[in-house]
Amino acid sequence: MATRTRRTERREEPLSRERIVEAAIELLDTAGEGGLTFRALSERLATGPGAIYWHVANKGELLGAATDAVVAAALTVDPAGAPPSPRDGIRLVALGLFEASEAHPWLATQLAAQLSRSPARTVAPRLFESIGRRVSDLGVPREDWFTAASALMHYILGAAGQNAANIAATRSLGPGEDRAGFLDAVSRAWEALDPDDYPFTRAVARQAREHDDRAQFLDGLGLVLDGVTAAAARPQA
Amino acid sequence: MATRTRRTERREEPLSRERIVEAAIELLDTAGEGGLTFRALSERLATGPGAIYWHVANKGELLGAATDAVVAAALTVDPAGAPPSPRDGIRLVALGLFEASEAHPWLATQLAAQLSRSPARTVAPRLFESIGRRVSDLGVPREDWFTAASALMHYILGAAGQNAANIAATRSLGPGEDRAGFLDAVSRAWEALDPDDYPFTRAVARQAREHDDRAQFLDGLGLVLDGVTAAAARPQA
DNA sequence: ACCTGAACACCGTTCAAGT
DNA sequence: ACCTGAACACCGTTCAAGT
Repeated sequence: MATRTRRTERREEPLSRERIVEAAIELLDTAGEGGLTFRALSERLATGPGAIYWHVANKGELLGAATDAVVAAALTVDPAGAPPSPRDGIRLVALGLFEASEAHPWLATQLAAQLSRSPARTVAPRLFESIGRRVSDLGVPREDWFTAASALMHYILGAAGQNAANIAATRSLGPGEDRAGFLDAVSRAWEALDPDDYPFTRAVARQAREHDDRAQFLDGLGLVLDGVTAAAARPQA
Repeated sequence: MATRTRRTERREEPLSRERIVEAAIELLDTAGEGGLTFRALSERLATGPGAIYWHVANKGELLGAATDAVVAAALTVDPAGAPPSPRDGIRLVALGLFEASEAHPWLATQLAAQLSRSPARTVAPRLFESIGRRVSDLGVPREDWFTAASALMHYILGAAGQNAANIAATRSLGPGEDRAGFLDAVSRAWEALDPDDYPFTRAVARQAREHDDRAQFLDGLGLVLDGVTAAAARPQA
């Protein structure tokens, strides 16, 4: 986000956990999950591999810190303007996460792992809190809070994860390939499926080609929100 | 599923892609994603690492084959009895996948990656077809098919992925730890959160402790299905 | 056709030694 | 307190050589 010009070296300021995490995120974004290496990282930071271990316990902790940093940034887009309705608030948080995991295709997988760590003081549970608070504002009965918030989280993480996998697959086709080309290829493959075995997938191939990722994510979120609020309106289970 | 007694060796019958995939699944299940190693695998099959490469191109292909085999098994539980309603059918398929990813915690992550491969002749798209066909049976208008089926897939994969992460986290606490102990720890951690910052998560801590994974998965699926069918009943967007 | 096993390049992590 | 860089054990993958 900040303006930077360096490429590989950046001497002067000493190593710090912050700089390491920042470099790790860049590496993850440009080279993928397999590209984050203590050697590549130390080269980028102009030091040796061992130096990093003074600031960070191991690779797992580094991935956790990178995930936290990115999610924290994604959750801080909001504040200005009038507070949105609960529904719009959820939409905003969800879209923020979706876009973050578009820019950082490794995010969704890491987040899923992160959410289940018991020491809940990382950023991941803040996401759950952020969704959940608006679920309660939506008028969902208290005994359904956990289920409703969980369902929304699952949808969001599932969609973000799928989108990230698509992006990774697009990239793996070669540097020249773009999203439209990838969708076109998928759509064509679907149209070539056996009509007896895959009638639905074939029927939907055209929609797959023409759909807009973000819009479709929000449409799907709308369906889940409809289900959640329908349950809120109903008297009792 | 079949009865077996061997531990590490099983000479006699020659190496085959099938036996390799079977051993890979066992390794994945017992030792986790990091436990699948060409060396561990070849030891288990009483051969050298190189032998495996005659039957399988590389590790990615091996993971893909393992995923396919497990999903195929999960999708074949159904046939007997009267054909269920579309809604029950989706529930059945979803629960099959949820349970499969409970037995194979590595499944959800792999499946997400698998679904975006363009050569769509693997088992993964069959899952999409299986869900989608019942979505159309549900009376969802044609132009919403893709969105509705995608939303269901995202929820299912997100929930399965989260569940798998929880299982992995439980195991990592030590071999003696069980699900109840893990939930208890998470719940306790949530209750210890700051009341100002985490009112919702705290309020929901007790439900988190007492919930049943499978039941909550189906409840959440019910919410999404409600949203999907509500859209079906509505006239036009 | 199928398997062996040494070898290559690379990985995460450690640690004595430096400043 | 912080960093260096060689070293260890391990990984995926290749390939000449065997049967």
